[in-house]
Amino acid sequence: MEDLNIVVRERLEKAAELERQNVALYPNGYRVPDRIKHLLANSGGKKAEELESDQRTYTIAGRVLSVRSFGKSTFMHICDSDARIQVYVQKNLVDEQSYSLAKRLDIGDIIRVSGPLFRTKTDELTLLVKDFVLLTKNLRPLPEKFHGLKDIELRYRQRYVDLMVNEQVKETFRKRARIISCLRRFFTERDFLEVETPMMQAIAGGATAKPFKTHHNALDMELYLRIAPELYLKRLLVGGFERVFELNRNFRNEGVSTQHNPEFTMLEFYQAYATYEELMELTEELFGQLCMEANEGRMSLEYQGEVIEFSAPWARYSFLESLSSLGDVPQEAVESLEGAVDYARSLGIGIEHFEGHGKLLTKIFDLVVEPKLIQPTFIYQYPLEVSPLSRKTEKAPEFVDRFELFIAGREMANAFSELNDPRDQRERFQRQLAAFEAGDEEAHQMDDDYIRALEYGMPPAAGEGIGIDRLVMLFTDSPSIRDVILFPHMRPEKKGR
RNA sequence: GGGCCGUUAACUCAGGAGGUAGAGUAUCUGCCUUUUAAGCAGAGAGUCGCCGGUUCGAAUCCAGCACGGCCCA
Repeated sequence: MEDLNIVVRERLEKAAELERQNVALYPNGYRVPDRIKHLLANSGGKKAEELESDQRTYTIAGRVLSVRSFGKSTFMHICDSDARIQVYVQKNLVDEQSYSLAKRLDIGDIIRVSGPLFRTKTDELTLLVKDFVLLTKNLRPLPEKFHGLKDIELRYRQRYVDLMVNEQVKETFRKRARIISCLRRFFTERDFLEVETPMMQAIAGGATAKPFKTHHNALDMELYLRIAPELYLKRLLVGGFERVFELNRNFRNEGVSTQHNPEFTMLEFYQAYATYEELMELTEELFGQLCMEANEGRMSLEYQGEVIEFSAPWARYSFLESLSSLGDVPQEAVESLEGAVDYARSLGIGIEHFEGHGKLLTKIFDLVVEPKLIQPTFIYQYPLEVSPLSRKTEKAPEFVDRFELFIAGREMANAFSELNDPRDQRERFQRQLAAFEAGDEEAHQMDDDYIRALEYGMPPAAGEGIGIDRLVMLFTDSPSIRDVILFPHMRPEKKGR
């Protein structure tokens, strides 16, 4: 790739010059026994005199982030995986060649340094360099030291640079890792088995969404990237695993926004002999633990200026109740299709001819109720029409035993008692098929093997899905989903920078 | 998909009554042995996103396009 940037050209020339002087630019095999965070933890509290009497030599490596160079001495900050420390090179303490190399180091180089610790005049813990090696030569200038890398497009496209210079970014992704291991621990402790089911599926089922299509050459067949693992996880319940979970990527062929990335991470778990009511309690417990994990043991957090309280029990409203009492939706809209059509129109909601009363009510809900659900709130008993895989409510068969959890005005979880009557399931698929034929591209496809599995008998069970990216946004106070995905989807760049 | 906004040096940003572009950081040169946004002196660095139009003249005005951001659907 051609790059006429003057700094890059100068760096290349400098690199060639160093090589002529037999300085290896990318050497390998140097051991690095110490980590900066351990130095800070063990010696961060020690006074100057204590450090002076302990002349132990430490060896660390990291990227040079800043340089303050004088005629015969140089201060640098270097940064490894988790921390930064100042190092000090003085001309009369290293050999001639090393000092001249030190003077020519660039911000962005990766070096290894060895020596004892001391405190400077300003009392900063500093490594006094007795020996150093250039490990990796940098050829591109790092962003400005004071403002860092601000350009959002560049931050996402060149996340490696973002990670180098914006400390907060590393912290967000460390927190993401902690949240995910907390999830694994939570379910593993409760005897759930972690499994992996197909990401490429001949029938993209388990949710209503448009899938990505791909092609298997050898088998010459169309495949879809999965939109949900649900139907495979329930096949495992049939097979006899009574508690399973999967933590992995789903793919939905939709627009991108601050809330949507085409590939996103989802947790789904299924528990035999449980009901959706039990999962509400489990969910309260889970989010409480996650909040404490992410927020130093506290049960509340601030998200974009709103304080959110996770102590149980959380508010619960039935779906219809929430429309009237939280959304002020008129009674005739709640009770009749005609009323719903009129009301939806008055809100400016687009209506498709294949959409029934239940579907319209969920569209109204999304507009008038969802944004108001700031504190954790369960909404339960959803319309049958929008829930082709959930168990019917026994006393109200137009509804299903399902809940969704909302926090900060967003859907965070979706759960239901599972439909395990294969006859009912076949009928539901057939209704979806009719909707598809009427033009609903997101309608669920028929899955004959799944019906066959149910015919063998799936134990009564409840299952739940939690969108992990949104969860991490919440716990890291991130306004955009792209802040919690290392490499969010972007259109291709025109030309290299 | 619609509306609004942005795109100027490697980075962060000024500028804009239309008259060939500025700062700080970074880079290069010199001085400097406890600095930390080190300092001082000097230098280099830009098809002002792309493509058209208006004009004697466009980074600036107008149209289109690309990429990005925010809001809406």
